[in-house]
Amino acid sequence: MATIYEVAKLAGVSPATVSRVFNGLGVSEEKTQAVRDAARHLRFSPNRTARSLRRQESEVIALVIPDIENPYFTELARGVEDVAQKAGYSVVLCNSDAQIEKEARYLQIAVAEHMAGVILAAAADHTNLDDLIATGRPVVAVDRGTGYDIDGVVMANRAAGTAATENLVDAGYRRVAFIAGPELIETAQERAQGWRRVMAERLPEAPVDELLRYSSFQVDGGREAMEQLLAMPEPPDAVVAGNNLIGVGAIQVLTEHGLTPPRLGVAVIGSLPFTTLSPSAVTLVRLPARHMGVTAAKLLLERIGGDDQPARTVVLRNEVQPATAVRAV
Amino acid sequence: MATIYEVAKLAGVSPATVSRVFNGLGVSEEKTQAVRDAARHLRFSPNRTARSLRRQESEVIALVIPDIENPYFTELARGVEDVAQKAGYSVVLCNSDAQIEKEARYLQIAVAEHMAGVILAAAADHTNLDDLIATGRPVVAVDRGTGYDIDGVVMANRAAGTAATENLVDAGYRRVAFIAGPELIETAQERAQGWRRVMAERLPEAPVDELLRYSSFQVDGGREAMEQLLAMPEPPDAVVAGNNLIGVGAIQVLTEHGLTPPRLGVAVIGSLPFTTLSPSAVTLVRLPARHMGVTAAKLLLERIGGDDQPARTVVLRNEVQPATAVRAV
DNA sequence: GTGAAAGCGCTAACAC
DNA sequence: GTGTTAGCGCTTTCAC
Repeated sequence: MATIYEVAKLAGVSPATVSRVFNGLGVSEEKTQAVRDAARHLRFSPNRTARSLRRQESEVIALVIPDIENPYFTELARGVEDVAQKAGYSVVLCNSDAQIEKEARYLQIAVAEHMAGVILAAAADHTNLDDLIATGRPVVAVDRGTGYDIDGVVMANRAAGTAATENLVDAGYRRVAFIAGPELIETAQERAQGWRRVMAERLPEAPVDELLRYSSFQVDGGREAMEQLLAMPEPPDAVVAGNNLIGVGAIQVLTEHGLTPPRLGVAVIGSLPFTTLSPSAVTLVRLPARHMGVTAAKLLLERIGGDDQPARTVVLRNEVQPATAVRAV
Repeated sequence: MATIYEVAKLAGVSPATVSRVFNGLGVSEEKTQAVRDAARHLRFSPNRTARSLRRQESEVIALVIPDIENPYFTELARGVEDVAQKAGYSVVLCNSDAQIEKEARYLQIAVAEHMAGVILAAAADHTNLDDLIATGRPVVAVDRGTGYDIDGVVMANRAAGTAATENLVDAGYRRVAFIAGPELIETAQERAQGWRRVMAERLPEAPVDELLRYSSFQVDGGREAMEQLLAMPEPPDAVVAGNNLIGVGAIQVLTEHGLTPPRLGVAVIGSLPFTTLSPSAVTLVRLPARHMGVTAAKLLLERIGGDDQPARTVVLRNEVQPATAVRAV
């Protein structure tokens, strides 16, 4: 690969001038042209590694997510990528697999590679960001908080839990269970709180402690919890799934038991992009994952650009898509 | 961040020795210990940018895929990441969105960042890899060929098309349609060829030209093609979906028309990880996407390690999971 | 507006 | 086994 020196020589200017041309700084018309011609001739493109070393910052953003196979996070990634790309940044997608050790490794790499910033969907409750923040690298939290005073974009989780539950209660269901996700994860807790509030208000006689189940945020977690719920002496007549994959698992089990929604009412917090279900059978509380990515990327780019205002948290509204089918009574 | 010089000073050795310790080269026991202690003290971690500049190679692999939201590709990514991570490499996931321009940009970045190698699921028929290959960077093609003489990992696409179709014919279906995907994409063509062969042998009277539809490799593509097929004067009694998303779209439309499989037979080339369908209703020709990623990453690491043998192409076998439910006659 | 030159942090010759 | 040193390709003062 050609270097700036070769381009300079061919164009009859100094290396500094070549650099200026490629960074849009003040260079005379004619020299600019000469440099561009020479560069094209030599198929020169600036060595980003050298640039990063010198500038102490690379044009790369790290996006750390706990599950690359969950469409929710790939949709988020999609949003981040779209914005980042337009601003000239590339995105390194780091899959922490919900393990804090893997996450820590990636965060360390982000520092060691002088990445411009990090968008983090934390693997667990308390991720240690001391090192990262100490370097001054901007970090934006998405989906989940971090306990640090940094920018964040989150869903209206409590409202989502409330909306999902209310929808089922309005439809006439009386024993509404909730499969929450991991007990230690903030989003799961908050969504469960929304459910709990509606239950307390509208169905005070229901045994909430039995109707609340924790699980993983995976299809299998949803399956297991749903099986347990169906095995209860008095099973629920409806269920709220705490995220998309739990929803998939729960619906799978219901289908296997011949209880396809809306025979048993189902509301899912999240979207089911690849489901083959009739869209009217299930209530969806859609979470704008792509928008979350877009917003987070914008916040991060502002910080990278030197924005210095106090930390902001953006809460994204969700959109309820009610099931229109009613159960046969 | 501390540098190698500060560590050297604190440990009472030269910078070169510090470097050697961190690269596992021959250093005496005691100095090694001194360096490690000093490094820990200063929370030193080597600056990867500087290392990359000096070595002319970074510990980053680019994975370029056409659709980050397709579970097939995230599963592939998962496989790549698992292998890469263990070998100390990070993976930059680049979403080309099936656009050759975006793809070209990412490939250029891969060069400019001195990435160690590229795993490419080509966006379209003929991607230009001249520059990339000229730099000597190893490239492994996945899922689709590139027209270059490089390592590759592909699915047994023709066999997948054959298996899917035979399964439906064996089940008694007589008008088996095929929704192929984009006409210009190799995998779509090959799978269609498999279908065509079975049709010619087993159902020679069927109007194959009407029963073959091209579409995008997206849910919407599957939907549109399925609608068209159902609108035919003599609609098919079964359909093979050329990839997972087409399958989702087709099944959605069928469900909406009250033709849930197996009333109309469905075979999908690919897996449906997030579907809520009963597993017995649809024949799946599973494509080992994760395994493809693992294999590609291993091949790439071998090349990065200096392996110089002629280009290899690995063809991955698929696994048929037949529908067990039969249609009511 | 332009050039000369230092230096980002590391590695790899080379000398001892 | 270990230290000295040059240099990877770029950006950025500092002069002019």
